[in-house]
Amino acid sequence: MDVSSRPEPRTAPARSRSETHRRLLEAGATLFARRGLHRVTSHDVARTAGVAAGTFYLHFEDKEALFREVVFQAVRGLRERLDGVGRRGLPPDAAVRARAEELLAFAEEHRELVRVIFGRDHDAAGVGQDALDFLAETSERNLRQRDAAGSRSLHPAVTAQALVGMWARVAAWWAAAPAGVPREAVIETLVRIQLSGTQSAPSERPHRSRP
Amino acid sequence: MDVSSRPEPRTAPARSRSETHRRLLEAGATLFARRGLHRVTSHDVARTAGVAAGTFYLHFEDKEALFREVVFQAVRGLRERLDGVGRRGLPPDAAVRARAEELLAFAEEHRELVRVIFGRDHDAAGVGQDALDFLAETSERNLRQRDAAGSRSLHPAVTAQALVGMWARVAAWWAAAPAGVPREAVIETLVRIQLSGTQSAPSERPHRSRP
Amino acid sequence: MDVSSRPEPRTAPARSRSETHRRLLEAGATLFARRGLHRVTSHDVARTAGVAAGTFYLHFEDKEALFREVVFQAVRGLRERLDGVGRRGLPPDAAVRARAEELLAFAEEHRELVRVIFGRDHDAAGVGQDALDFLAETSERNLRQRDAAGSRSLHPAVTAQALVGMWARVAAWWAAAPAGVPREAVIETLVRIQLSGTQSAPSERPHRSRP
Amino acid sequence: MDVSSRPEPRTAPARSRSETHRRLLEAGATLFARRGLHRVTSHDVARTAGVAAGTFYLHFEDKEALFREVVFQAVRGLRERLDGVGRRGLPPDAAVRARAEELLAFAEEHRELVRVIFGRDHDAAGVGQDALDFLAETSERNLRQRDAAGSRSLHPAVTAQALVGMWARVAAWWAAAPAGVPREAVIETLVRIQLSGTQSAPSERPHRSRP
DNA sequence: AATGAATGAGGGTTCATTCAT
DNA sequence: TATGAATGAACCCTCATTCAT
Repeated sequence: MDVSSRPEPRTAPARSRSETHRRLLEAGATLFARRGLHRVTSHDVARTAGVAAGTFYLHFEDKEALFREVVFQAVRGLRERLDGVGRRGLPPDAAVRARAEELLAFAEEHRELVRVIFGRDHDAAGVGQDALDFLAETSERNLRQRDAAGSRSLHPAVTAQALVGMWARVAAWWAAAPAGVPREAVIETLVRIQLSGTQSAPSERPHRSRP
Repeated sequence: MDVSSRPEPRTAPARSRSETHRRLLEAGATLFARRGLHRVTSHDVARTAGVAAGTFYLHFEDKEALFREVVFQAVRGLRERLDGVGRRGLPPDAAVRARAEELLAFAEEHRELVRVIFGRDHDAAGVGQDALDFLAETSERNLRQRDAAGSRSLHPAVTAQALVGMWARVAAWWAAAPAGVPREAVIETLVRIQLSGTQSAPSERPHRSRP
Repeated sequence: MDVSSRPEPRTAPARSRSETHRRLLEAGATLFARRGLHRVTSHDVARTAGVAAGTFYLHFEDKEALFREVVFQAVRGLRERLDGVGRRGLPPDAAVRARAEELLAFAEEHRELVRVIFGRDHDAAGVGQDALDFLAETSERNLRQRDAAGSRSLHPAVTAQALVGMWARVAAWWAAAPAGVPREAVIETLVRIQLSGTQSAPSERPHRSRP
Repeated sequence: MDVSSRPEPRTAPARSRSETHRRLLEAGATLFARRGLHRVTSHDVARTAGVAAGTFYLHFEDKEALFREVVFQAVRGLRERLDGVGRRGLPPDAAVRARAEELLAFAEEHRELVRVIFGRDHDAAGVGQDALDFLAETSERNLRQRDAAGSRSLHPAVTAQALVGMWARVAAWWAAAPAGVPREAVIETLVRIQLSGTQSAPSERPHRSRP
């Protein structure tokens, strides 16, 4: 987000290539988060980055490539956090909760971008969907591993899609209106859905006793 | 002044207003499903509907208004189907399954449009998200009713968002590549997630004892 | 996505910015003088200037801005000529005549444009009026200076408006049909009106006997 | 061309032709005064008049024809008032003043329209200029009559143009900002200019005796 | 590497006018 | 006479992208 506090320029007279690249990426992140893909022009990005219009194309194939880069940079961050949870060796229930916590933390830190990628401002030419595919991949792999043993009825691919759809939607919705529901309630609900489904009433489970 | 260069209009009304409206709506549904919002022009729609370019604007405020109309027409259809399930007075588990079936049937019948609205070709200026909000409303209302009695931990709004996110993603994903996973597996998985969560836990779980 | 249908731009800069600007200005002056504001399109101007359509908007906000620029360039020229008269230190009568001469010379040199700005082809969205305001300003200032001493009854602002109205109308009328009345007669009449009013009657001046 | 002298509704069940005509004229007057010629559409006029779009063209050749009609109706009114002054047989000075009074009264009564016809909102496709020609005609005729006897130096046509230019500009300017200058001051100034020219300082006229 | 003027296809939208009913 | 749906040419303006410097 900030440009001023940069270590960088080591030798060059003008700006270094990577410095310019970074500035464009940063400008893109800021602007896309604010206005979405197609309400930002390549000139806007260049101007914000403090470079000439043509310079943009020395660093990115086209506008969508930058958008893609911005989105995936963020999403890779999310995936790493989620993967990190896996590496902690928590018991399943705790892991589910930890992942929900990471998701919400991510949504909080990238409120604007989350809205653009997963949510309503989305005019993102499928990039958001690609991002979900990306997340779903890991999820699916994890599910497969876990199910190596048993579970006939939960199809890993479907489950993965269902989970990322759920996460993305909830993250976007919550990021857009954080005031409405306390963070803890969101986490609790996500956890419960993943652990016991939506047929609430956890204790007695009345829904299972059916004639 | 300059009368000579005037175009000499050659045709006339002939069709009823509502007929024209319907044709535009139909043309829009076809084209948007095929190419998404911004790879369709208002001229395309008019041409496909067999009317003049200007006629479009006699019936719709602008291109997005038509898109919105097309999307909501479809989504209203889905909601009605889902609501219909509620009216059948089924036991909870059966209702969950019936809804999943309706969802998949809908995705099958509107394969292209589902992809555009909920999925990857989506550049829909937030219309898809509005559609999800629309679906989430009903869902949330239903959850509140059901929970009138108990359930402390499942927040209805969050749950509703989670569900529609899950449904939309799964529907879009499945509509885009129906070959991969058999319809029954998708339904089974959705049902299982909603009834028991994703923690499969193969052996002891009573919910697997079903005909 | 869709790269194939992209237009493959074929040319390049080559001309200096200011050169292009000048060409557009010149093209605008020619075309507006010939056809007035709204019978000239931005494409016409670009084509005449030998640049691409979009280039127009790199140099002018919109069509009206160019028109405005063209008009004011001319009107500034007129004002300078009129101001020049003031600087010659002529006696008042001679100054009045000199100004009338400048006005007619201007009308002769910019015959077409004068008709567009002040006259009948005018569809100029108020630009002609703004031009008159601009001229009236100086006129009013001059009148105020002169009247520092005396003159109760001639309101400077009103007088200035009256004068520019008179000039503009006479210039436009004469520019449109120069054959009708010899230049000298126009000048003589303008001078006489300003010096003695319209109550001609040369010899005895009966109109001055007023209560 | 003329509407006023029509014999009016004789039979019809629905609205009579002349009634419809009148409503259109009235709607036009209101709308044009408010927004000028090309910010009013033929649909606007029809809607305001409470008739269908097509009906407009049963009564007027095109939009400009209605505009023309509206303008000339007003200007004929002004000319009649000015002519009325001539018929009162006043002494010349008094007549000049009376005409100025009529002009200002007219400007006051038709404030909006005066601004559109003669003034800054003008985008009137030359109609305002035609209106001035119309006024100038009478003026010129009057001047010729008066000058039958003498006056070498005041060319009637030029004088007429000068006068209408002056009047129109002053009327438009004053109508646009009536607060600025009291009505009496405007009249007084117009009278003085016409009677003695702009070289103020009436009594001693020091400026004429110059070395 | 960077610059920035230029390109030009493309698209959305308006509105005067017609004419079958 | 009136209606009002339809017409379709016209026009402005944007913006992703190029390339000579």
